[in-house]
Formats: sequence, structure tokens, C-alpha cells
Amino acid sequence: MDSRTPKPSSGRAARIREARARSNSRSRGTTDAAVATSRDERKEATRRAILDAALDLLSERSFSALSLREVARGAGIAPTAFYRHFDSMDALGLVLIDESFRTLRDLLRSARTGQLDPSRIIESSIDILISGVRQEPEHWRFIARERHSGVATLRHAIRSEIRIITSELAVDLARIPGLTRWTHEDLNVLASLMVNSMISIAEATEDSTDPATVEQIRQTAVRQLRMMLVGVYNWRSGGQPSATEQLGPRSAAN
Amino acid sequence: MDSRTPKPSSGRAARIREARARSNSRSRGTTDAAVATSRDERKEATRRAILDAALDLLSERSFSALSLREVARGAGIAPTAFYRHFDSMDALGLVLIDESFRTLRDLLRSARTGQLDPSRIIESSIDILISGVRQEPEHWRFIARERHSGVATLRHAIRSEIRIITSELAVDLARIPGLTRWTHEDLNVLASLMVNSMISIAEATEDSTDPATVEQIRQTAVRQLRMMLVGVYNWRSGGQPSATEQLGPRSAAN
DNA sequence: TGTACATCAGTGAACGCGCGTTCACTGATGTAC
DNA sequence: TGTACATCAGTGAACGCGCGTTCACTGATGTAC
Repeated sequence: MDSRTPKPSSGRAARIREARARSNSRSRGTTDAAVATSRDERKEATRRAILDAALDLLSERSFSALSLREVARGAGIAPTAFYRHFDSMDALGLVLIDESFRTLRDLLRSARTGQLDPSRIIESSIDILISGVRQEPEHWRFIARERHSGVATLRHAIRSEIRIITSELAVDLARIPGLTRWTHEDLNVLASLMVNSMISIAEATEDSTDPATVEQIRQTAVRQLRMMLVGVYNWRSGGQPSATEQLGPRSAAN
Repeated sequence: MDSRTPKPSSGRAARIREARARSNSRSRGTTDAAVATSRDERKEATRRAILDAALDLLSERSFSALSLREVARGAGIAPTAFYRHFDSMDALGLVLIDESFRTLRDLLRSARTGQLDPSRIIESSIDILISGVRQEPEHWRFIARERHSGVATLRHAIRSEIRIITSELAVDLARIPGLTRWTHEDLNVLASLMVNSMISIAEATEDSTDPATVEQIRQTAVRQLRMMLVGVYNWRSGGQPSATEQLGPRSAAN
């Protein structure tokens, strides 16, 4: 069995194979601590191993360049066993998108509910974002990469998830005192501006391991968001006529 | 010879094959109008055919999913002839990046030199961008896709090109009256904000053929940029203390 | 509790396929005289 | 201008490889009695 002879590879995949080996050990009567695992539990463990192996490989390759056999190898199973868990690689991809966006949504929820110091709201948000990215870098990388990938199924799935998150954020923004009178469209434009820069901040972060670089990205992000929000707070508040004149007339309709 | 029997395929690839067939016709003594082509000219034509075939295929696949044989097929040559023009697919990719960024830079230059109506500067810029994207959609798509792709060589090449464009823009911005006193870093932050949204506007545009959708994207883009620039014009100009207070203290150091 | 049978996650051989790359070649174009 | 030779873009057969998918199978786990 493959899981008995793991090849030298990255820590994560190795850990998965060990986990799979352990949960199978009882059935092979080894002296390993007898962890009672049902058939269902072991099936789930293999499923996870497949998903984790795929996510692991996706840090180097894009999804379209990922082969079923490679993933199976990473999970420590025969290629044919893959089909016991997923109909196709595309199906696996969709599950990965689902899980990745769960991570993203969790982060947003925690940012929303945790009362932040209002005087440092931007800094706190960015900090939450950056530490979130560092906790589950694979999910962020996957979303960032496949958002524009050649695989149409994944691209569309990601686009619709991003649209959902954006409109959720727009709803939230509508409650902020200064923005209560904004139109639906303006709120959505702002929200997508924020989601976009959130994703590109995440991308920038997870590419760099050097703490100094991360710190620099953090500061740039803070400045970017601050510029954006200065714009927001001045958007409909009048004043600064010389500046706003240069920016062209504001559309009266919306 | 393959170029004599073109398969039914997209217009562009077919046109390329025809061009190649035509430039070869003299050597085969057909009755075709005798276009005198030197060996060098024909070699160049094949090279172009390869590049165009690749760009054509890249509208559906990502670069890493592109095969040498596929490209050769698209260009109407035998797979082995590919090596007469490029050492590898990676080499081809780098040439494509080069050409794509030439398109992008040309667009920026024309936007810079053509004196725009200052009262409609945002609208004009966006219009230039959108029509630029519609003229050479393949280049934009290629950059957008491969920016986060799995092919490290291309990713790095694109990143450094974007960095160059961003700092060129920062230099330009420094000349704008309201921004003359900004720090180097602030200008770069603003420039990268603008380049980022430029790319994402381009992405949004080239995915949609429907004119109504394009018009909607255009309006959203205008609004996004306007919000951003309202922020910029208020960035160091003081005033609006209640709003800026909510955004946290401005860093005095830079 | 023991027994007989059903279930089903995982296997390994086999298939046909498209891939990148090598090689010796062909024959039109270019060049030296 | 004509001839002899060099150049070199493009060819097609051949190679070994990893791929996705099929199939009949195995044997531990689960279940009915």
C-alpha cells in the first residue's frame, strides 16, 4: 500500500498520509494505538487527504495543470480510488472553492462582529486580514489564482461567490452613519472596491515570507484603504469645490 | 503540407494559415499573385503565426495548459518546426508578455500625451482604457490571466512589468498640481491603486460582449475612480475633521 | 454471542491518447565565383 | 548570366512518458438473523 512508503515531500502531504495510515492501521492489525475508526470515518479521512493534497499541489501549479493521478499520489491512494470520492477533478475544484470561501466569509464575519477600536479601524481590519491570510494561505492563493484561470467552471463559481460577499459587505456599509443616504449602486461600487483591494492585499501577503516585506505590505495596504475611505467620506459631503470640480460633475441621477 | 488543408477553426487562426500559405505559394509555383517573399520574410511570418496562434488559444486556456503541439497545429506547422523559432514554450510566453505590455504602455502614453478635457478627465481616461481593451483584448486577457498563474517565470515577468508601469505613473502624478508635495511612497501607493483598478476594469470589460454590460462597467469604473480621486484630493488637504478622525490619525512621518 | 451474507473503499492491470523532444531528411532560397 | 555549393525552415517517423478511465477483483467492515 502506498501509504506505507511515503516519498519525501512537503510536511502537509506527509502528515496526511500518516493520518490515513494511522486510521487504517487497526484493519491491518498493527501494534499502533488502536484508534477505533468506522468505515465512514476512514472514507472521510481519505476525502480530506485528497482535498488537502490538491490544495498542497495548488501552491505550485494552477488547477488546470493539476492531474488526477498527481492528486491521488499526494493523498496516498491509487488513482482509481479517487472516483470513490469525486466524479471528476472539476467536482473537486468546486469543493475547494466552497471551502476557501468559507474561510474568507469566516474572516469577514469575525471582523464584523468583533468590535474594533473606531480610531484604528483601518489598521485593525488590515491586521485581521493579514493574520487571516497567514493562517490559511492555501485558500487565499487558490482563490486568487483561479479567479482568472482557464477553467471556466471555477472562474464562474468564484465570480458568483465574490459577488455575494460584495453585496453582503454593501449591506453592512449601509449601516455606517456617514453612508446611510448612499444609493444601492454607490454602496456596491464601494464594496467591490474594498473586496478587490482585500484580495490583492491577500495576494501580496501570501507570496512573501520575509516579515519585513509583510510589514511593508501592511503599511501600504493601510495607506491604500485610508485614501479610499477619505474619498468615501468626502463623496457626497460637499465642500472642497475646487478639487471636486476637477473631478467632473457628479451625476445627479444617482 | 498542413497549410493547404486548414481545419475549420476560429477566424484568426485561419487567417494566419492563409497568410502563411500565400507567402509560401511562390515556392510551390501556384498561379497566386507572385508576392516576392524572401526566406527571412517567410520565417518572420511563421513566427508571427505561432505567436498569434498561441494568443488565440489563450482566450480559452491558461498558458500552463497550452501544449507546444497545439500551438504548432494552430500555426499550421509541424511540431518540430516550433523549435526553429523558440527554444521552449516558456520563451514564447515571455515574448507574448513583452508584446502585451507594449500594448499597455502604448495606451498609457496616448492617454498621457493626448490633452484631455480636464473637467471630464476620469470619463476620458476610462473611455480610452475601454476602447484600448476592445482593440487588443487578447493582450489584456493574457496579462490578467497569467498575473497569478502557476508559471513562475511568467508571473515574475509580469510583476516586474507592472512595477515599472506603476512607477512611471507615479512620476507623472507627481506633476499634478495638487500632488506636488506628496511623498514618493504616497505617490506609489496611489499609482498602484490606479494600475490595479485599471487592470480589473480591463478584465471586466473583455469578458463581456454585450454593449449594455460594457456601458454598466464603464459607469461603475467611472464611479470607482472618482471615489478614489476624491480621496486623493482630500488626502493631505485638511478639512473634514469629523470624517478623518474616524479614519484614524494620519501618520506624521510620511 | 456467533454465523452468513452484503456492502463498498481501495486495488492493479490494461487501454488508447496526446505530449515534448530527437533525429536524419528534404528541397527551396541564398551566395560565391 | 550560369553553375556549384551552403544554408536552413520545415518535415515525419519514432521514442518513452504520464495521463484519464474501464474493469473485474479483494477483503475488511457492517448488518441481519
